[in-house]
Amino acid sequence: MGDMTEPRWLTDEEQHVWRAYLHATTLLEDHLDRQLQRDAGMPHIYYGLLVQLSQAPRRRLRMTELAKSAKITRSRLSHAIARLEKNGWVRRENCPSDKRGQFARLTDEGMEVLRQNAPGHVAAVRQALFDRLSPDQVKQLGAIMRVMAEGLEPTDADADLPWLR
Amino acid sequence: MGDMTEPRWLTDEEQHVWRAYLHATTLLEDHLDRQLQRDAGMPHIYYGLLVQLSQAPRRRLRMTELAKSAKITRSRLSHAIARLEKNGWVRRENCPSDKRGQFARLTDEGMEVLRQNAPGHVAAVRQALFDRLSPDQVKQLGAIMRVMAEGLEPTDADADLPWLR
DNA sequence: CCTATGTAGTTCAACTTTCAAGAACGAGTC
DNA sequence: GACTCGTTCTTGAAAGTTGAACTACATAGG
Repeated sequence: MGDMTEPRWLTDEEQHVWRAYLHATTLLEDHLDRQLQRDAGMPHIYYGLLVQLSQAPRRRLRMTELAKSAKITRSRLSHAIARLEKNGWVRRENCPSDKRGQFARLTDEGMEVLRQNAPGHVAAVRQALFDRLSPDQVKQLGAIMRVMAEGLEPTDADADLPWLR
Repeated sequence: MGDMTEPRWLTDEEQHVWRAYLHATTLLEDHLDRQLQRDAGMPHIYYGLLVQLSQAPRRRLRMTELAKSAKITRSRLSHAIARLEKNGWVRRENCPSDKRGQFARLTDEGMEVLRQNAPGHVAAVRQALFDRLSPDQVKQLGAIMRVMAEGLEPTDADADLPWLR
C-alpha cells in the first residue's frame, strides 16, 4: 500500500488515448441520451431496463437481477421502476416463492414503446459506431472492452475485502 | 426521413461488441468515480475540471471555455463551480475585458488537492486500462476513439441544420 | 444615440441519482 | 419459539443534472 515512490505517469501516447477515450465515450453517451429522451421520453439507462426485461423469460425479472444486469444500485432501480410504472411501461408483481421479492414485468405498452424506438436507437448506434469502424476495428474494440471488463468485474473478493488504500 | 424500410439490426458480433462496450465503459466510469469520491471527495467530472484549470495559462479559464473542454453544459458547470468554490478549490474572478465574463481559477488549495490525488488517479487508470492492454491495443483504442469522436463532434453544421430524422 | 440581436452566465423547476435508514421477510441456531 | 443475522426492496432527503427562462452586457446597423 505505502507505495510512495514516484508514480508511473502516463506516456504521451497514453495521455492522448485516454483523452480520446473520455471525449468519445462522453459524446456517445450524451448523443444516445438525447436521442432517446427526444424520441422515447426516457434516458438511455431507462431504455436499457426495458430492453433487459423484453429479453427475460416471461418479460420479467427480479429487482435484484435487473439491478445487477443493468449495473445500478437497487435503490436507483426502485426509483427508476417507479417512474416507468407511472408511464405504464412496467408493472410490479409479487414473487410467490419469496415474499420479500418483486418482479418487474414489461407491459404490452412498454413492449410497444420498445418496438417503436428500437429502429431509431439501433440506427443511432450504427451511425455513431459500427458504420464508422472497419470490421477489424469492431473486433479490436470487442477484445479491448472484454479485457477492460475483466479487470473491473466486481468479484466476490471486492465485497469481502475491507477497501484497499 | 421517411425511411420506413426494415431497419438494419445489429449482427450478432456487433451486439456482443456493443454490450461489451456498455459493460466495460460503465464499470470503468463507476470505478473511477468511486476512487475519486473516496480519495478526493469529488466525482470524476469535478476532478476533470480541476485538471483542465491546472493546465490552463494562469490556472484559469472562462466558464464557457471550461464547459466546452469538459463537454458539459454551462448550467451544469455553474453548479459544479459553485460547489468547488465552497470547497475552496476554485475561485471566480471577473473578466475585465468582458463584464459578462467570469473566470474560474484554481486556488492553491485546489492545486494541492490535485497533487495529492493525481498519483492515485493515474494508478487507477493504469491498472484498469493501460497495464492490461498490449501496446497494439492501446494504439487501436486510440484510433477507434478518434473515429467515434469525429462522427459525434458537435459541428457548426449541427447548429444550422434542422435536425435529421 | 437607439434598437435589435447575440452571447455569457446564472437561476428555476422538474427530474434523476445517491446515501443513509428502515420495514419485511428468510434462514440458521439454540 | 426466540434470537440473530443476512437479504430484498423501499423510502426520504440531499446532491446533482437538465432545459428553459432570465439578467446583464456586447456588438452591429441604422
